[in-house]
Amino acid sequence: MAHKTAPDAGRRSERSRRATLEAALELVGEVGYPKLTIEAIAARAGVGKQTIYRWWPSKAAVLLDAFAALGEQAAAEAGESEIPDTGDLEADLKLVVRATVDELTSPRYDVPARALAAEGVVNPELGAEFVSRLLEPSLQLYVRRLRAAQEAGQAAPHLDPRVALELLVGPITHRWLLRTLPLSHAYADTLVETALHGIAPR
Amino acid sequence: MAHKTAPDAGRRSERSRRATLEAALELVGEVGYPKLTIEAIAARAGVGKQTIYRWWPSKAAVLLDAFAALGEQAAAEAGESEIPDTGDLEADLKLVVRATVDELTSPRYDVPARALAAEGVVNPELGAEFVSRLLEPSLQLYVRRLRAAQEAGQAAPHLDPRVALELLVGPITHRWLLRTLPLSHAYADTLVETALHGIAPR
Amino acid sequence: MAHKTAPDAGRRSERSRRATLEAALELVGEVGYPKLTIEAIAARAGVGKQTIYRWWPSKAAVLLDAFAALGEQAAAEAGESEIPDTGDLEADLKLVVRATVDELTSPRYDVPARALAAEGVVNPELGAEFVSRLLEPSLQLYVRRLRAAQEAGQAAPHLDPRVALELLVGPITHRWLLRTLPLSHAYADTLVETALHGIAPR
Amino acid sequence: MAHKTAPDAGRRSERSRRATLEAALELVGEVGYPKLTIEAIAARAGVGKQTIYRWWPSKAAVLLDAFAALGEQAAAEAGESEIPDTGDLEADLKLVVRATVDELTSPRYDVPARALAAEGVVNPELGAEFVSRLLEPSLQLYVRRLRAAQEAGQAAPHLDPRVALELLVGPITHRWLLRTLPLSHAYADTLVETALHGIAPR
DNA sequence: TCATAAGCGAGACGGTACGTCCCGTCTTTAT
DNA sequence: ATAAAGACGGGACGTACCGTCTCGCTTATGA
Repeated sequence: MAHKTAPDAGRRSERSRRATLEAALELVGEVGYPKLTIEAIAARAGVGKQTIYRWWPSKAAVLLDAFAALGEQAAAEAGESEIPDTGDLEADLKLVVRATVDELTSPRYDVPARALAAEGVVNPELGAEFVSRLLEPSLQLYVRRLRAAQEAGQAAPHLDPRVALELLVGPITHRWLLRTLPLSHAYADTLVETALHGIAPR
Repeated sequence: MAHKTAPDAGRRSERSRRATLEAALELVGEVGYPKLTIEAIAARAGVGKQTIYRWWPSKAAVLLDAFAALGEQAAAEAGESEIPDTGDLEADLKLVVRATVDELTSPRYDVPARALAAEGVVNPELGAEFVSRLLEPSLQLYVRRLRAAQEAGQAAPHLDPRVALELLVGPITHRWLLRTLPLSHAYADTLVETALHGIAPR
Repeated sequence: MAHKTAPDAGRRSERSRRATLEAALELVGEVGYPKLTIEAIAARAGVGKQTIYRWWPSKAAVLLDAFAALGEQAAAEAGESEIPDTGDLEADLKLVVRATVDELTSPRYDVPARALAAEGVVNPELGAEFVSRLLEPSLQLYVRRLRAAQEAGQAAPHLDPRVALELLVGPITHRWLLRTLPLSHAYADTLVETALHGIAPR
Repeated sequence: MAHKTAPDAGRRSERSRRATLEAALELVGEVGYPKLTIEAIAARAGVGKQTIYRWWPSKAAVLLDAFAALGEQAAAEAGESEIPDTGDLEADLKLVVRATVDELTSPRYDVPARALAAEGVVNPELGAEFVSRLLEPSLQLYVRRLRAAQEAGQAAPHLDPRVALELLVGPITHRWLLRTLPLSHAYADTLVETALHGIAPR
C-alpha cells in the first residue's frame, strides 16, 4: 500500500540521527517552535534535508524524538523512580508535584515541551504519541501510588485513580499551558491539600 | 513613535471585517489551523491581503476576533448567564461542567478553540489575549459562585476560589487539550463529586 | 484551459525584467549553460525566483529573451543592414559569411548562442522560437540578395534561394556546432567560391 | 597520477554493461534526454549506480556508448559499405544523401542522436568524441568517393574534399538540428544537384 | 461641490521554506 | 574485486505564502 518503500533502518547513520536531534533541541531553544525549520535543523546538524525526511514525517516528530531522548538521558542519570511511599500520602504527593513544577519551570524543559504539547493540541496523531510516550508513564506513577494509598486507607476506596490523579495534574497543566497564574512550590502544596480534602467543608 | 500612522478605524469597511472573520472560521474548519493562510482567508473573503494586514497582526489574531465574535453572538442569543445558585452547590456545578463538556465536544467550537489554545501555548502575547478575552470571563463565573457557596457554608471557608475552580476546570482542560481520556457527562459528574469531597477518605 | 490565470503584463516590473536578462547573460558566460541555474539568476538579479517563473517557463526561455535583447541592442547600434549589392555576388557573399564567422567566433556571442541552439535541438518549442526570432531574419537577408542576383543574371534562374542559402549557411553551422574544423576567413572565402561554382568541373 | 586506481576492465560484468546501454537507449526514447537520469538507468538496468559511475563519467558518455553499439550492430547486419562508385557521381551521392535523410528521419535514430549532438554542442569533450567516433567515419566515406571522382574527372581537381563534403552534409545537418525545413528525398536530390553545379549560372 | 485622501480589491514583488529529485560518494553484504 | 542496493551530504527544482509595495477605483468628507 505504501508508495515509498520504507528505508532500511539497519543502515541508518547513528551519527546523523544524533546530530539531527541535538540540532533540533538547540534550535527550538534559540528561535522557538514556530520558526523552527527543517532546513535549519539539517544545516545545523550537517545533514542533508532528505535524511531528515527519510526518517521523520515532520519537524514535530523530530522534536518529539529529541525530547524523548532528553528524557531517557535524564532518567538514566537520575534512575527513574516511583513516587515514594512513606505512608504519608500528602507529603509524598507534595514532593512529586513540586518536582513537576520545577521541571515545567526550567527553560530547557519548558520550551520543547510546550512546542510538542501545542502541536499535539492541533495534530491528533502527534498528540497521541506525545501522550503515550512522554506523559502516560508519569501518570502511571500516580496510579500506582494512589492504589497503594487506597489499600492503606489513605484514599477513598471507591475512587478511580485516573480521576484522582487528574485533580492534581489537571490544574498544574492548566496553569502551565494557559499561563493563567504562576506555578510555584506554594501552589503545589495548596493544590495537593485542596485535592486531598476537597472543596466542600469537612 | 509608531512607524506607520495607524489606520483610521472610522473609515474601516464593516463588510470586509465581517467577511474576513467568517472566511477565517470557515477555513479553519476545512483545512485546520496549521494550513490556514492569510492568502486563503483574503481570497475566500474577497478582500485584499493588505486589508487584513492593516487590521490584524497575524492569522491567530484574526481567528481570535472571529472566535470572540462567535462567542458574543452565542451570548447574545442565549443571554450569558451566571452559574445558577439553587443552594445545592454540587448540582449547580454539575450543570456548568456538563455544559462546558458539551461545548468542548461540539466541532464548531472545538476546532477554532484548539487552534487558539495551541497558538497561545507557544505565543505568550496571543495566549494572554486568549485567556483575558475568552477564558477569564468564564472563570469569574466560578469565582462568584464559589464565594457565594463559602458564604452559605457549602464550601470550606479558607479556600482560594481560584484554586478551587482549577480543581474543576484543570482536569477538563487536561482531557480536552491532551486527549488522554474522553469527555462525557458521566465524567463531569464524577469530577465535580471528587473535587468537592477530595481524594482522602471522609 | 490554463490552470494559472496569466499574470498582468501591465504591472510587470521593467527593472526586474532587465536585471534578470542581464544576470542570465552574465552567468551563462561564467559557468556555462548546463550549470546555469534559475536560482543563481534570481540571486544575481536581486529578484525573487517566483518572478522569473511568473514570466518565463524555463531557463532556456530566459536566455532566449536575453540573447534576443542583445541582438536588438546590437542591431540598434549598427543599424541592421541588408547584404550589400555591389553587383559582385561573390564579393558580397564573402563579406557576410566572413562577418558571420566573426560573430560565431566571438565568445560573448558564442556561449549563449550555442546554449540556445543545443537546447533547441532537444526541445522543439524552444527550437522553433530560436529559429523564428533569431535565425530566420538573417536567412531572409540571403533570400533577398540571392533573388536580386537571379534577376541580375548572377545566379542560376531556377534555383530555390532557400536551398542556395543553405549551401552557405549549412557548412558554417556544421563547423560551428559540431566543431569538426575551425572557422576562419579563409574558409569563408573558399566556401563561397565552392558554393558558387559547384563541385563538378566547370 | 590518477586518484582512483582504474577499475580492472578484465573483471567487468558484460551483463551489466549491456543492460546499462539498453536501459539508456530505452529511457532516452521514453522521457527525452534532459529528463534522462543515471538513477533511472541504473534502476531500469537492475544495476547499482556505482557500477555506472565506475565505467562512465556522465550520462552523455553512457548514451554515446549505447548509440555507438546501436550503430555497430546496424553495420554488422547491413555490412557497412563504401559509397558506391558507379561512375555517375550525382547518382551515387543522391543515394547516400537519401539514406542519410532516412536515418535522420527515423525516430529510433533521431532521439539519441539529437541528444548527443545537443550535448556535444555545449560540452566540447563529449562533442569531440561524438564527432570522432560517430561522425568522422561517415565523412571519410565522402572523402574517398570524392577523391575517386576527382581522379575520374567528375569533380573539380583542386577542390578540398572536406569543403566539398560539407556542401552536402552541412545543409542536411542544418535542417535536421535546427528544424528550419523538412528533410525529404526530394530535398536530397535538389541538394546534390545544387552542390554539384553551384549557385552561379553555368 | 468637488478635490483629495483614505480604505479597498487586486496582485506583482523580494524573499524563505517547503518537500522532492537527482547528483556523485560511500558503506554494507553477497557472489 | 566487482556488483546490487541504497543511505548519505548536498544543490536545485518548482510551489506556496509571507509581508510589503504599488496600482486604479470607490467613497465620504471638509475646504
